[in-house]
Amino acid sequence: MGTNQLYKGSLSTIILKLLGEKGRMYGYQITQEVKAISSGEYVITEGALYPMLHKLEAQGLLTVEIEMTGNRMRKYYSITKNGKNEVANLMTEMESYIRNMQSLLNPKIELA
Amino acid sequence: MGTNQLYKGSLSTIILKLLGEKGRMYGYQITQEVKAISSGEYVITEGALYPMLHKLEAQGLLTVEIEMTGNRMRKYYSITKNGKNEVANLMTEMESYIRNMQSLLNPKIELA
DNA sequence: GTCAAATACATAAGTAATCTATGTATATTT
DNA sequence: AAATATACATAGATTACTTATGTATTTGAC
Repeated sequence: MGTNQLYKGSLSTIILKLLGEKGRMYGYQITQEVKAISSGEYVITEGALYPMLHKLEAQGLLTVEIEMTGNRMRKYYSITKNGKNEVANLMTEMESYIRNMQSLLNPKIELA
Repeated sequence: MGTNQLYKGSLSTIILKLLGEKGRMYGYQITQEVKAISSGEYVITEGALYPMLHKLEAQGLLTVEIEMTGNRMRKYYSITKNGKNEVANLMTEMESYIRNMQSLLNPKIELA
């Protein structure tokens, strides 16, 4: 996450939204995808990613399937029905947050 | 802040930007202004606000003047030159964050 | 062909921003 | 007169994250 604290709180939203759109993905793939889309600005650390995936699974928002690619394990995650409900709520919160930040931070036009 | 974790990390940016635009403000006034602009969605708690103001002052980004209104104390904060440099950096980070979130969360148009 | 980097998972300990709770005191509204 | 709003403050708990460490396989560079 670099020195930028702003991404704090958005990890679950990103994971669930990505899985809702792309279908199943495995952890490492998520980190690479997010890094690419954000032009390298948001690097999800493993210490943040894996505990969050476990948490979302424990909450019933994701399901997991373990597969082997040669001798290497991959854990593919998919979004559940509850996960889809939750991601809708999280998206509403994110949109609200961005709207409020733009109101707070954009120089406002003074009304006559 | 309610249940919404997204505001975490944006408090210093908001305070500095507000003071950069509005000139001097006191703590309680900042909370009311932010609550109003965000339609009541972002309520800055006192336990977050006052330590942050002290921190920004200690970092030389704000200066403070104590005034009395009747018998009641107010601590008016103003942004310093260093504060103006810092707020420019923080704004760049915020713009980058919002841009990246929009890339990550908006349904992307598939290129042919 | 071997050595570094990338891939792929995981957890433990520490950090820091925040919330909750508490405290003090004055001013305003009901 | 009592409740609410104004205005400051701090201590302790929470929690999302970072840093550090661990294991193991695969790929790429030289």
